[in-house]
Amino acid sequence: MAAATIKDVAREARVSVASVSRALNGGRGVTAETGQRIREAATRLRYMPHAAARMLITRRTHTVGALLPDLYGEFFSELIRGIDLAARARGLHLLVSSSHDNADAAAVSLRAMQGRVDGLLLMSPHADAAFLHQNLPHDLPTVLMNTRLAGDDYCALSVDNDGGARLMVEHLLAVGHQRIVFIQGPPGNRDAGEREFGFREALTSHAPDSPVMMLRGDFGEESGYRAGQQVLAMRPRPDAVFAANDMMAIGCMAALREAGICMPEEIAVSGFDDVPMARYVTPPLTTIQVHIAELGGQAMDLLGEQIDHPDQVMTGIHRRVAAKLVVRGSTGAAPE
Amino acid sequence: MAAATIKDVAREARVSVASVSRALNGGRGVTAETGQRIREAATRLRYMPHAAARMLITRRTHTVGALLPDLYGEFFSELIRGIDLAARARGLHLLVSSSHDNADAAAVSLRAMQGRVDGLLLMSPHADAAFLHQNLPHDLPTVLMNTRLAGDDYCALSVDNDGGARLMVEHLLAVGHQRIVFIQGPPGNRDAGEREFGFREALTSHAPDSPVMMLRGDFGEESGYRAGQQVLAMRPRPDAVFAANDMMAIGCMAALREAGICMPEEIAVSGFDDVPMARYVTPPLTTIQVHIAELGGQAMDLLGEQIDHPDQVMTGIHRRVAAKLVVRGSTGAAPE
DNA sequence: ACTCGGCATGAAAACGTTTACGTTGCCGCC
DNA sequence: GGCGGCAACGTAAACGTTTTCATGCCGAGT
Repeated sequence: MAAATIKDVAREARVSVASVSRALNGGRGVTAETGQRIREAATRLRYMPHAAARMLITRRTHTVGALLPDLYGEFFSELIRGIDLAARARGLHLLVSSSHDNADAAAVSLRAMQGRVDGLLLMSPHADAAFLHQNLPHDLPTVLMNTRLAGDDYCALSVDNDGGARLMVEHLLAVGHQRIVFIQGPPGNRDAGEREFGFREALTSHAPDSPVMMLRGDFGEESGYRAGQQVLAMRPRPDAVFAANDMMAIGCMAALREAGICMPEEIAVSGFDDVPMARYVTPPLTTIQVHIAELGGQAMDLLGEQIDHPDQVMTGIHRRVAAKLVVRGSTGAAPE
Repeated sequence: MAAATIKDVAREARVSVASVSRALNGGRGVTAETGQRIREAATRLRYMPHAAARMLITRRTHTVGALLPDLYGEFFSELIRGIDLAARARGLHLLVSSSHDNADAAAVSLRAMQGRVDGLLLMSPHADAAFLHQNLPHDLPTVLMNTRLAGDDYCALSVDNDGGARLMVEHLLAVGHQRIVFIQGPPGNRDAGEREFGFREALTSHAPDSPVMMLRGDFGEESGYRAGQQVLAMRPRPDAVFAANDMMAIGCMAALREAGICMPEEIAVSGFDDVPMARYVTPPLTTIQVHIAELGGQAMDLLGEQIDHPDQVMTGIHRRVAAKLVVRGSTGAAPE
């Protein structure tokens, strides 16, 4: 037997479908007695309203979509968790979609969202203005995350990479390091670029005499290891390393340790991200903590506001979530 | 202006809505020329079919729901990734729902799935038979994950915790350890219980003379640390520790190291899960790897089969995903 | 030439809800 | 007693699709 519909309930309770709808939703416009009878009939038949039918007539899906480039790793795990928490608080379901290797796949996913979600959380490398204009169901509330598209047409939200990098440079300078070398992330990566930018800026503004030293990396632990070997070869030797992310910092520490270098006495090492592992390496890694879940949560909140107040113009809002300095042993400041 | 509907496209292309539907879906039953005209009109109007309307008439949502107890941590991250990958391969969207602290919240989430998904992936502590019977939209394909409900009414899939634990015991015995102490997980936890069961079973069957030693834990690092301190006090001292998960093993190692114990020479330590951190602690942790993503992927595949062949009876199928022994330095076998 | 079959197309029903509107009955007030 | 108003309830339209059925057309087979 197929699932019970509202008609079955109506027949069972000997009322019209309209009354069933009223009794089960608002509860108004129906006698307490009939309401009772209807609810009993509903539970007896195990009636569950058909979401699609409701979406169609109501124009509300109570669902938000999240288009992400990937789901792998701690970053996205935290991001989704933050989104889910905030969505749940607003009574919204979460439709996730990921791994859009190419722009076409992303377009298909985007278009499939039409009529399926009330709003969209979007983080995609393919999301340029033309792409969005072509594929985004227009008049669909949307919040962009960590996008390079800083245009005024959409809401956006991203991590304060610049600020975080500045914090780290200031910390390293404050504890007495002068010759700081930066290990870059993959070229073209937005986060990596912003972190490098913050590093350069802070260095030139706070210590204009310090040399600006760069090493290549790709966010992988291996590349950090190779960078560490290069650090060893540099003369005069740097007294601090600032890696664009934690994994590279950890790789770098491995290379330095193998060479018998004492950290933080001879060289301080620092990273960015505060991955869980950061506190477990020896010495514990000084790093920049970005509250990823908060990024997701704030994006969701922003989206929720847009959904609840569709007429209110909110495009052009661009928020940044703060990054926090976490001092541990690897920079010598807190030898705990 | 509102989003374009199929009617708008029909008017623009001067055909009926039926022809538009045919042209855009099957492509059959329509002239190449008219088809072309319709597609042009569709792109011109940026037409995207309304998913809800399509779900309603088609009775297919091309979406699966995943009800999980939580989203926090690496386990669920991997699980979702595996599910997503398999779902994507089948052209299915993924609706996630989590954090059902109580049975009522879980029931609400379950019922909300009606008409929203084609199938359900369910992992919930509240999922007993009565609960499911009351709240699960019946005739909805469902796969249970890591459930204690081994009934024949549903498909189920879970991690081979017993087997994994047996593998570890066999390994520890093989490298010469006799006095193995087990650090338990939280009471009532299914995974923890199965691992303990496997440990006991393997020990009594392979080394009936060895004492069965247990310490309390709760999967947290702290509890592992405390267990480590208790290990130090035991006389005669155990020569191996098998923690029910990696985080406790790591905590235990910290306690042992503080006491100046050499691992693995004096005491071997092993865990379960193979968290990313396991290879970074010193010495690297011997552990059991469970391919979580595969758990999700296989569950999704099973669900996909059920969805594609609704008449084919598949209830009662119960699969286990294999656990693999990963030998590292902490048990002395591979001092790499 | 007439029929038959196939093919392109359109009209309309159907999916399960919500909701605007109409109808009924009741109560109170003049 | 008539009338207005209000509350409960039913009828039917609407949402945007897909799909079944009917229609008309054209070509081929007899």
